[in-house]
Amino acid sequence: MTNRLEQTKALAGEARLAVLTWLAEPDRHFAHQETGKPSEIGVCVTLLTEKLSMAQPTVSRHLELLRRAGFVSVRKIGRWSFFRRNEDAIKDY
Amino acid sequence: MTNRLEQTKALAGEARLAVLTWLAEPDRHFAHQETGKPSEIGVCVTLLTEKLSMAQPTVSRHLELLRRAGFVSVRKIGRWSFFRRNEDAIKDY
DNA sequence: TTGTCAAATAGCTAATTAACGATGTATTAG
DNA sequence: CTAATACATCGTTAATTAGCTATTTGACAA
Repeated sequence: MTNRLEQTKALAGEARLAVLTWLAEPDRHFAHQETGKPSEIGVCVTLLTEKLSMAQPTVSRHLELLRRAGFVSVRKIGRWSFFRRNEDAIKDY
Repeated sequence: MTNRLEQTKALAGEARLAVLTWLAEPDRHFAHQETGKPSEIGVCVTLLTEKLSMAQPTVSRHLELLRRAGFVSVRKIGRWSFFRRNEDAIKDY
């Protein structure tokens, strides 16, 4: 599968689209993150799971697809994984 | 389903992507159409079916998805249906 | 009318994708 | 060391999508 097609498929889902939308204004949507400011370190999986009202493994899978498509990147701090948009990849797409 | 999501899903398939790509240069890819010049009247389902190497109903279904997404338009002449890109919708997307 | 061709629709099966719960791994807290 | 937390992976099931054949519809042509 071509990379562009993989990216398009990643965008062809309501949940993943919502995640990307929320991550565009992370402080607005995840103001209550305790470990750090969302716009600085990203948003952890637990908060995304709550907001999506889905099981945690399901969310983890969606995030993996977005990551493989290049639209988000992960930074691991301690036991948390913080996700943020990769603006370059999104813009390029 | 939001319209943007429907459009994205329409683009998330190899066959439909190929159709849109071919229809960007219809004369180049369908030079042998007898009824009329592809760039002027569009490309008929039969030629798209051949090029995709798929069954005709399958192609018809793909074209319907592209049409519902707004990416192509149809003009019916006699018993033929000629498909062409809707550049406005594609550009807007 | 009858036949034929182009395309669309219907109905079915196979493949892909999305969801879940259970479990595994790594890290921190006590 | 043990327990708890955060997340990922695995295995299964449900839902969606993609493909096919058979059939129907619509438009000419004889």
